[in-house]
Amino acid sequence: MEEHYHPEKLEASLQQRWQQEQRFCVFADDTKEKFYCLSMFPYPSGRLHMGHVRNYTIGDVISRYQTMQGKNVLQPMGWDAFGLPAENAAIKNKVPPAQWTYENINYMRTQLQQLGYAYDWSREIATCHPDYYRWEQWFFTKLLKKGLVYKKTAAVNWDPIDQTVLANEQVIDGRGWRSGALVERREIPQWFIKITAYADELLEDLDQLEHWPEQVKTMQRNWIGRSAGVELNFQLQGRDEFLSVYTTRPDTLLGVTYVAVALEHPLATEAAESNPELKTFIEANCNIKTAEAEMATMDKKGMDTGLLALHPITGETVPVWTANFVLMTYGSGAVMSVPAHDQRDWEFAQAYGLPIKQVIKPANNETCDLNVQAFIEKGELINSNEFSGLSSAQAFEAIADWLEKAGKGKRQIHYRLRDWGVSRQRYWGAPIPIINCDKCGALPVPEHELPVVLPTDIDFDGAGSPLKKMPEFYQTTCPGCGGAATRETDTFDTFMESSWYYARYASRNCNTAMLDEEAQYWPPVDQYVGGIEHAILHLLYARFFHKLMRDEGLVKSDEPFTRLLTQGMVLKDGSKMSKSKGNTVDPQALIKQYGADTVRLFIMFASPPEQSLEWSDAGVEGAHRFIRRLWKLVYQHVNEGQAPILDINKLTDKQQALRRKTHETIQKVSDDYARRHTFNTAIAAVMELSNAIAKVSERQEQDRAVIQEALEACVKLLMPIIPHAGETLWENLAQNTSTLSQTTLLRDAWPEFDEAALAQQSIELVIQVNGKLRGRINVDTDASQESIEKTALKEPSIQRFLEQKTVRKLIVVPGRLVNIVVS
RNA sequence: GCCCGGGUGGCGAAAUUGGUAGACGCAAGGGACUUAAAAUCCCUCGGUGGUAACACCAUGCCGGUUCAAUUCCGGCCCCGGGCACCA
Repeated sequence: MEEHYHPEKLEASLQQRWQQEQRFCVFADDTKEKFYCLSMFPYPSGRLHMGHVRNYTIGDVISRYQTMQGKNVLQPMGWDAFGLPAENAAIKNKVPPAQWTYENINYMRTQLQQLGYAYDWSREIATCHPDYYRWEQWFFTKLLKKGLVYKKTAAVNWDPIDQTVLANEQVIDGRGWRSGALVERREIPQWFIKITAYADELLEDLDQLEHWPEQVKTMQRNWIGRSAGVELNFQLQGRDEFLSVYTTRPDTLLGVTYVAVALEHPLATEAAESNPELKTFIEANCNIKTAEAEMATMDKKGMDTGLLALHPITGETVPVWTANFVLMTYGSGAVMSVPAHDQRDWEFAQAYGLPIKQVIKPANNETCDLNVQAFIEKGELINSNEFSGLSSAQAFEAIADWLEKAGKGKRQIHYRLRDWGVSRQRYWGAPIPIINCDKCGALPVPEHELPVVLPTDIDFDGAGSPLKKMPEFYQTTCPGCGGAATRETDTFDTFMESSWYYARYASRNCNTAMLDEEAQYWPPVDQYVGGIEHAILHLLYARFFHKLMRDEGLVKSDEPFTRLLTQGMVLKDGSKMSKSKGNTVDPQALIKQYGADTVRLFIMFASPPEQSLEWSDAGVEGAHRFIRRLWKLVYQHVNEGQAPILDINKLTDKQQALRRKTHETIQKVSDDYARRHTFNTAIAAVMELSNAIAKVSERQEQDRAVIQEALEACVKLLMPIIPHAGETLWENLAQNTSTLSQTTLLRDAWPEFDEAALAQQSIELVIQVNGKLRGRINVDTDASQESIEKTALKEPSIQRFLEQKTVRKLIVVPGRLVNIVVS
């Protein structure tokens, strides 16, 4: 074997060998347990960044570990290729989005290959390819026919100078990022998929995802936001019209002192016609960005419309206000306001001098001061006519019953979740397969005409979608009446593509269906790995899409991702690595300098995968140093000649101790890989073992046998993390012994620990006095509690803590410590 | 603003079920080898006091539960992720 570690030569030749052997190209095989390991595919932005390297290294380590468990492991890779950055690059560099995207893909593919990831490249997907998105278009037309798709108007950010719709990201302080123009809020017709029809199932099925992080499930539960409440009507005074509002707190109904409607509400518009001041107010305040954070943090403003509504129970009049925090697109565009028991309503009432009427008092005789803040807890009803004296819970039912009986309201389940708007007024996306006909309306493109191919030979100037200027694209005939019709020029939200790619990987190059029979073998994904930033949107849409495909008979399972690992961000100097901050580290330069294994080792060692990772150039150096040290240990050992046969009956205490360390390490590292996913502590444990090997000064026959076993463990346990160095070292070690069985020596077999090697005669216990560490004792492993107590009390080093004290209590924690409580 | 995380030495972190705080690594300091440097190897390394033995303090802050709290509970501060058109 080579004396020195030369990663550049070694990695290139191994990667070539893996490719020639097609080692990671897998097929459905019912004789083996399958394991589908997936990392979130990258957006081809140009070059890999450290976040990618971290994500894909974690996924690769898990894949290779599972392979060593004897499973049939699929690990595919592809490209989330549609999206906004390609359009921005097109404007900036005058390169068509398709060309820019495919060039990036080609470059990034070679980068991934240099990192030695065990991908089945025969399944590679680029979502911008018609072979991929045609099935998405096909599926959308299926959903349309099922009634799961509908069209309605929704707000967008409109840049009046660039004449284009802006993403939230492109609106900075209310202005277009390029033009600087004040952005307008515009309502335009868009397509929606009814995710709310699956809200309950998406909520309930979270309970079966036992291998998902609790925090992700909590976030999704809160996002779906199921609530039980009452929808009720306020009649407008002097009219046969009603304002419908939803509340989760009908117990506070008698405390309503005003109702509020959205600025765009027809009632507000109507009132503004005869009230110039109101008209000015509405115009001045309706330009709100569409982002929720914006809504929640803006100043709450409103104005009286002059209209009055009748309280459904008391019949008393309450004023109708219009307010900027009420959204026309959520619910009915109207809310009831209870300033005494809702903090936002309280602040609004304080600001505008509206009455605050207390109808709930704290149940446990506590006090509340409505001059300071609203009382939002549940409690006991007061000032509420016949409902006074009831608890909030009783009043909920009583008032709901009353309203239902009177025909003025009904109980209702409500979700915070809104239907999924999939229309984007952009060029670089999958065309929405719809044809608009003046006579027949919006019709799906017939199946035999799919795909609707996105033209890539275009002139992209950023002023709106080029598709709108291409009659050869949009002019078509109506599939209904055969007359002239117009194609939809909007494209799909890119979350559409990323919602089903995991299933498509399983249908290798299938061009006759969305999914083929192999998609019955691999999905669901056994392990999904990706950034925590996708905890809600991507993961919720993908879960939804999976259920849609299930109901279309395309997949069998209820959920797409059995286990989820959400990796933390890569930071440098405490903040996220990004081009704008100028604190990026180029993976390419590091691979060139140290090799892929070093980069992989550092990234897995620096912190556990779910935590953020602080980048350190010196730490990379340290990882490289460790591989060199391990290499040297193997080289020296191999250089001394064949390792002798291990005879466990002939071992000295020292040899036994090293052998115990080896097997303790195998046990610990196996648990770290399989259960805890704490690869940092797994690596630390192997480092400890290698330090122990290096400390062995004797080279007697059995020393060399024990060292052979220890080195084999080190190399095997690190194989998933440093596959190039690992495979090379393993080959040298395997040729260096005839001791072990063929199974142990198989390249892809994970080592097993020997229970007998773990046995110990005596163990060290810590002695505490009043919880403070005061001494240590050695006791036999099988020592009785009494004898441990006796030994502890006799221990000289703790005597002075017991003088003139009485022992009150003795606590013995087996295998750990003795705590002597004295006073 | 709302939802979800996180906060431990000079730094990244460890402590897995409430049981020895700081494993492992980085940086730093000292030493060996070398003509020299690099590389490698050895030693020291949370703070304060002490010649030392040792003692006290210490896991963002304040309080609680417990024989025992980085871990559990309550309140607060700071940092990060998400908020539906970035992906």
